[in-house]
Amino acid sequence: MKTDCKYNIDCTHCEIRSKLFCSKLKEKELEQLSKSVSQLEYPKDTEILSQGEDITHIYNVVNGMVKVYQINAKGDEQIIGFLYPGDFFGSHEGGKYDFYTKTIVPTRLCKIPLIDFRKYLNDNIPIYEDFYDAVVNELKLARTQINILAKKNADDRVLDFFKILSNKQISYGQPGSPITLAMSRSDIANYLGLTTESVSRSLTRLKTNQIIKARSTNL
Amino acid sequence: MKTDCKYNIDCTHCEIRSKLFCSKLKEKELEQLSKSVSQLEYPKDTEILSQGEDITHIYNVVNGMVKVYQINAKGDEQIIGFLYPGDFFGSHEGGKYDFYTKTIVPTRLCKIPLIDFRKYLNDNIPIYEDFYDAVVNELKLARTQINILAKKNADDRVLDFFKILSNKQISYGQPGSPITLAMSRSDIANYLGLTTESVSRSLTRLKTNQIIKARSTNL
DNA sequence: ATTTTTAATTGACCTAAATCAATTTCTATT
DNA sequence: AATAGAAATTGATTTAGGTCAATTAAAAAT
Repeated sequence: MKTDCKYNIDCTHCEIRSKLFCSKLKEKELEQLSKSVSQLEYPKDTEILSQGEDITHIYNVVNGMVKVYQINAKGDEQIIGFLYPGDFFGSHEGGKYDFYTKTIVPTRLCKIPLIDFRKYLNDNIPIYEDFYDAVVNELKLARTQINILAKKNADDRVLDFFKILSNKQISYGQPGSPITLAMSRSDIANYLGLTTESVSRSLTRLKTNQIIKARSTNL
Repeated sequence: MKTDCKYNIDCTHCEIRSKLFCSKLKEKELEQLSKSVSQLEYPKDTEILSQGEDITHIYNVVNGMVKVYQINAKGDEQIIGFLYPGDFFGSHEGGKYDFYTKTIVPTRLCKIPLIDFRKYLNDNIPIYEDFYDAVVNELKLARTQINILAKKNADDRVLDFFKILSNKQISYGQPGSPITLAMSRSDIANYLGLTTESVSRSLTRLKTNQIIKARSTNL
């Protein structure tokens, strides 16, 4: 397995800058930020941070994909979201992270020390509002998942999940279809409160009923 | 059905002041706030606000209970929370409410016009942070519900729900047990992604297995 | 207090998803 | 390219929860 690669990055040339709070910074601030920011290349299945750890960094997804999950009382993983390029994580939980994050494909992350980050937060109301909006957005996503999980039908859950992914792709500037399923069947199943087998059966059902169409072999 | 009763209230004597953001205000500000605030007594099953409406007021639950729900694409109600005294609702969704709220028992609410409220928000960082924390807390509750809904066992869902209610009671300054189930079986079922029948069966199962004990006839 | 209405429970049955097991397909590694 | 390992699909069976119907209990209303 390939080891992590660290890059020192000039934020002014960042490929996802427009999607991030960094876009709210002035040119000078951005240059300043560049000094404390590093970009890292993580292989698939790398745990980035753990629930209960002290918050030390804010992370931006530059490319790839990250899953966010919690471990419930029974010790089982519960996925609460998938992060796309332009999404960030690590903020807003007073002192400690309250979830785990893990890459599900090779992923490049931009890593900002919290201490440096706070400087921009304090004297920059628009950024503060950005983060506030981000939490509100997370709340909306969580409630979307609640609406999905409360459904009693597997096919409905899968279709709703596809709608989410489609919207995510659009907000990342990609076409809404076809959907790329970067995550494994078991991650999908976990997110939807189903088993892998049920997801698999649902997919074949949806395909044979012409409700969805598979581009490649893997959907 | 009894009509709404409006009261003009002196905030300085509010029974739940200590649980609310109002506690962050100075005595003078509180007196000022009193002028724009009104408390209203709502009968059971009164819709307080609707998804999509312009945000005009912030509401605090003084006593009673309120359910928060959304209507999904299929037109079905999905409950996403129950509000206890000291909880508030109406903030943080840029311009429009994105859920419905309805009283489930006779409920007294404190109603603050958004326009007056904003005054205190702007020059009062601690209150701003209070609201930020409130959203983060809502997010945590939403994720708790996700963890519950992803469970495949009805009894586990019901027990987890009781734990939430127990904690809510504690944070309201009441004992964690016994739990008062103010909401109907169908509201519980909806919140847990089950049918009323399943909730009912789960309750009798938990009772006969001595896992829970019913105080009154209605748990 | 009595009746009417509504909510909750219980019963019988069915169905969709879970479980367990066997293939098949895909991916990684040599 | 061939092989080993992992992931996904399919099959057979079980089961928990849904559905529909009946009963009982609890609130409202008269």
